[in-house]
Amino acid sequence: MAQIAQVLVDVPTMQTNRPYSYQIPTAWQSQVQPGMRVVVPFGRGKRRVQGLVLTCDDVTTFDGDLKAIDAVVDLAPVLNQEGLQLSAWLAQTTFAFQITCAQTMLPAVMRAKYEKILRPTAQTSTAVQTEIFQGQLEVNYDQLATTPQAVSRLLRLQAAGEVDVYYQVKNQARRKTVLGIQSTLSAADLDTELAAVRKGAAKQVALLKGLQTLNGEVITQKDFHQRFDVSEAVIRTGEQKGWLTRPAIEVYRDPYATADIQPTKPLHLNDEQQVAVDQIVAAVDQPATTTFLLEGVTGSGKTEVYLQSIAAALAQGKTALMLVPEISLTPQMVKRVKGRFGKAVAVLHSGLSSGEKYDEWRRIQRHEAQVVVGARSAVFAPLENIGLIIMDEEHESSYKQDDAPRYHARQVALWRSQYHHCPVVLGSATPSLESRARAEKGVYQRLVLADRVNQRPLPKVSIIDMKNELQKHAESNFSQALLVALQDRLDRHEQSVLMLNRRGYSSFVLCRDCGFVLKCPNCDISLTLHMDTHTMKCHYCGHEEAIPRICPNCHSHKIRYYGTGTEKVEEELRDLLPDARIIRMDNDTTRKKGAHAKLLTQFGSGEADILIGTQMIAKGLDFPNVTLVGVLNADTALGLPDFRASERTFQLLTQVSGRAGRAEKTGHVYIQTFNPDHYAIRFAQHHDYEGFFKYEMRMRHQGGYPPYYFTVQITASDLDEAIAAKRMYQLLQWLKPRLSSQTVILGPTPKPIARVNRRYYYQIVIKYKQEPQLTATLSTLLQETQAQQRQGLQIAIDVEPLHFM
DNA sequence: AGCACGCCGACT
DNA sequence: GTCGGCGTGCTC
Repeated sequence: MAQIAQVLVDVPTMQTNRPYSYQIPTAWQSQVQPGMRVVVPFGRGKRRVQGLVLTCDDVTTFDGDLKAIDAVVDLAPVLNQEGLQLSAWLAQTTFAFQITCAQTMLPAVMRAKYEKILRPTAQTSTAVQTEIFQGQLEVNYDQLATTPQAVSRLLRLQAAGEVDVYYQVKNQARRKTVLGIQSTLSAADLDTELAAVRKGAAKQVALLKGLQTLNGEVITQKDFHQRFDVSEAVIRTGEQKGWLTRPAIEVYRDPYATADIQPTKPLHLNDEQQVAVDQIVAAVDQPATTTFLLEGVTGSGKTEVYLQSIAAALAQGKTALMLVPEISLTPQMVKRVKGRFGKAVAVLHSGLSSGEKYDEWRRIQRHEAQVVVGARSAVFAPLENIGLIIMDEEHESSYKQDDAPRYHARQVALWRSQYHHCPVVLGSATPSLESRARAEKGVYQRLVLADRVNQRPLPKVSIIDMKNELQKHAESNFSQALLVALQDRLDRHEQSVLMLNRRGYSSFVLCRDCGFVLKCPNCDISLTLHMDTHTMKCHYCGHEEAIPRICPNCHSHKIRYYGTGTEKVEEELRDLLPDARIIRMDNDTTRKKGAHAKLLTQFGSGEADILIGTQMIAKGLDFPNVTLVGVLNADTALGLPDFRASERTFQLLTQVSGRAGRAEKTGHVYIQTFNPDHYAIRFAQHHDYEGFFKYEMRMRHQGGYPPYYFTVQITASDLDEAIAAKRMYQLLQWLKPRLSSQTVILGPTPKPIARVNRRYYYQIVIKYKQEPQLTATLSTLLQETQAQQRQGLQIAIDVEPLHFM
């Protein structure tokens, strides 16, 4: 019987990033298991924290008095062996604390909430009773300790034994229950009672007959009411008579309970799709793990390949995981999967409430769901016996998490596929260079869907040189050609989609007299004008202030709004095409929950002629009546100091082009740009992924960038710019002798946006091909910069960062 | 993180 | 003399 547990405590710091040994109280020795959450005392005071049991055994290397586990939170482990191993691997590869990794893998409600509470003791004087407790049995510490004086007073009272501190560790996870109905009568008793009921008591008869029908089964009161038409009052009478009990029945919060989901049948596959499905399915029960790269243009039927492969995995008694970018996890998408697999599907995405996420998670853990569809973090879904992992739109940068643990869902998917010996399918119309290059080398197996399912030609793409436009016409967001095309669609009652590349293209205010630009007081960037709230906002720290009427610098009245946000584009378009009905979709109009879906439904049902939006409209939407797609500014991303700028531009343009003409009508795409000859734009015009891949690989080779090199980014930030810079140079000196001579170190450089939230950022990028000691070196680095973290210097390591600014 | 311990300056 | 300021080290 295990007496000692190795516990990971919920204290995310470098020093506590290791297991601590705790005594398991005798009464719980058969109960406590690895993967369960516990409450343990930690530290010299009375602090109590949540912990995660890693192992249970009889020995410890710690030679001191062990403390005992205070409480066991779970009845069953929340992480199984796979989960525990995965959290350890994740911590190691992303340089994050293991407890942080474990928390990331679990539903947010499982994170403990802490409360510090004061209670009176036997020695508490009446003065303190009235002053502090005011008749209460306990009071919240934080509510009293608002000033330094109050804190020291409480500290003294505690030392004098007048008050007792107590740490409450709260589990936020709540199950939802409803009242149920359970008969307490045997079949014979029921007959007796039925015979005894007074004549004319029709409802009581109905109740008893209902209980008879149940035959001992428990159902919810609501269902009972619906099936037997017996009101709650009658049921309560029955309860008083001792005929039944009303136990609390656990129910799942189902986000799609009210959705109208029609069953869908597998579609007929074309030859290419059939080949893909056959290859994937053949790999499901192979002991070796195969990673497929499924390349298919928009409309080539990738989703059907996924669904039929999943069906085959389920038929073998296995489970399946399907990852989708957050933005394409639309209700239509969910309906399609649920329509095929029904109740076996669990959905996980950020739009769910924390309770809904918790319930979906438990359905998966209890093997009630065998198919999981979800965004990035769904890659941690507690599925067992996985037969297939699918990652759609594998090039999407939203698969990488921006803060700790900085993991890429693709890496996690590959790790889990090794664990389960199952295949992974990476699907995309425009695979990331990394994945496509691996397919080239034979690491991944390439599957290609070159034909569109209905043999429809890809849309014609026209490139409009905005340099010429500017010379011919006054400054406008719309070229003549695009306007003519828009008017033409209006006349034909067809719809258009206009995309504005948002990055670096928002409205700001500028003084025409002195050139002053209103900037954020905390960050290094100009404030953005928001007409909806009539304020200036900082997109990085959330700072907000009033729109200036006069220039704060020279007091001139000639302060004007510049730049082009979606709002301004909409305004201009309303001027140019007054008859057009326009829907705008951007961060402002979609902030409210469900607003995104609502706007899309409106557009889909023909309530508008033109949809204007940012990148978010490029993905996943499929409206048959859209025959025109316009990209207003194709090249704003191209100017960014990031080697992936071309790749992103190409992917975005290809993706948005796919929105045109998906049904009976062929589409036309207009791309407005100041760089009409840029290769990313030219290859996108001809829908030529292969051409782009080859060209871009040459560029990456010349520049020494991924996939030819691996990269690691180290960022340091401090409130004091000089300290951040100085530490970075010290770090560089420390690092240099520890890396091989082929490895390139870029920087330190201030980040392009050097100051965010009053902190100054500096970065180093390491580019390497072979560096076996790198992980160990970086771990040491983190360990050694510990003391400085205390002084306010923050150091972050990002392995294979997606953004270099 | 959060707490105790310890070492210094300005007060009842 | 002591209260309380913060720097330092530790948490099974």
